[in-house]
Amino acid sequence: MRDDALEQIVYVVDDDIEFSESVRFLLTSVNLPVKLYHGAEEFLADIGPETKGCLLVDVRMPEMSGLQLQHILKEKNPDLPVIIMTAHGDIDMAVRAMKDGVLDFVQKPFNDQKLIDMLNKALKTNERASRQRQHKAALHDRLNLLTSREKEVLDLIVAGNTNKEIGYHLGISDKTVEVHRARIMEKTMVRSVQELMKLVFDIAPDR
Amino acid sequence: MRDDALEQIVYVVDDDIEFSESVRFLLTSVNLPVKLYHGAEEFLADIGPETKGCLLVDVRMPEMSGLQLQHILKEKNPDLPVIIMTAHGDIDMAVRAMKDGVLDFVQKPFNDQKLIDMLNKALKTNERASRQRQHKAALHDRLNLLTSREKEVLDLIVAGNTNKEIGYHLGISDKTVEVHRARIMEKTMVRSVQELMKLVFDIAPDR
DNA sequence: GGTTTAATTAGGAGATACCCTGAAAATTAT
DNA sequence: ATAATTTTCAGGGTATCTCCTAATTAAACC
Repeated sequence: MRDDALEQIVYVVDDDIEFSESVRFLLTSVNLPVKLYHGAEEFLADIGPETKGCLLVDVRMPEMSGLQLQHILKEKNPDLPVIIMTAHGDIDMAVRAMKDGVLDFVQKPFNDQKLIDMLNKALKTNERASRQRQHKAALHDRLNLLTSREKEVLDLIVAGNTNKEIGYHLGISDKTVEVHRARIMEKTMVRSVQELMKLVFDIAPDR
Repeated sequence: MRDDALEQIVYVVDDDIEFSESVRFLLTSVNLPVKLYHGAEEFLADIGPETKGCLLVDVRMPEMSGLQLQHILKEKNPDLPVIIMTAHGDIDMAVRAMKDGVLDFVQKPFNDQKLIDMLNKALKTNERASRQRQHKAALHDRLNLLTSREKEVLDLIVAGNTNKEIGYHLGISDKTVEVHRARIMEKTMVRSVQELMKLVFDIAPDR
């Protein structure tokens, strides 16, 4: 396993080496793990969906802008909070970034304490998002143990049907439905319909 | 009933009368109902929690800023989307506003079509929020028909307990629990435990 | 004081869910 | 082709839920 899946790291992507190094110095002094990158590609190649931490990136870079990077990152690892920095940004850009789900958008230069506060907040956000995602993945895994038929039955159970109604609906005996029901409860490791409902709703809070 | 609870209105709060009038002219020409206010207090006094529409407000005003107004409005009517305008705003202000839940933050001047697009989007957002809120309120009303004891029983049902377990937990007979259960189903107008779970989870998606 | 509401308990009947054993046909995987 | 999985059906027993009637007690309301 990669170490970045266990420990939170502050990823700094900026072509301004002087700035990057000053951030590295600052974060190291407060015991925050940090990694520097000169370009977006370099960073993207180094992380995966399990990577934990947050991203501090400048909007203005040679090949890819911070906003573009954020878009790609959303696909690759939606849990990593993004803080965008700018030296000469405009309001429209800031607003667009915030709408795109950026955690923060700040102007260079900023004082050390503000940066540390922001990053700690970002890491907390990542912590939550990561937990939430793992939790959902675990639930998904449990539901994916079900066969397609069992999933059909599950939907009808969640909808509030009795075994008899489900059997009629699927054109099978209610005795068969009973078997499916038992397998569903067994595979998902729930002891009651209530727990089953919670499991389903934790994944799909809609309907 | 007030008419603003039925029809969506674009509320414009700006001390720049010339600008306001031009907005009124524009919106009227595309059949969007519009009301103008010179100050925040005037606007706040005129709306209630059932008011539908959206708010277009300048950040810079004599008595109360657009951001302050947005804060107060969140208490009074959280469903009204807010679009903040500024002539000379800075990035920090824009970011703060977005974090506070402002729908949009735009710089004056802007072209007519952009304004109309923004407002239509805001009205759609309000439409959704309003529906969602009414839906939740209706569910709340149904649950509030329950007595405190019935709510206790409800919680234990949702937790997955059987009548017998609930009775033991509350120190009462399972026969009594049976009665409570029946009343709960009757008052909330659900036909199955599944529907009951949906009702509860629609209100409190947590736990 | 009388009435209503809330909370409690009980018995019994029918429906449903839950659990077990047993088994066969259909599909899929190796 | 053989093995494993999936889907199907059934009987029987127990527990639980649902619905009915009936009744008592306590508190709140008029």
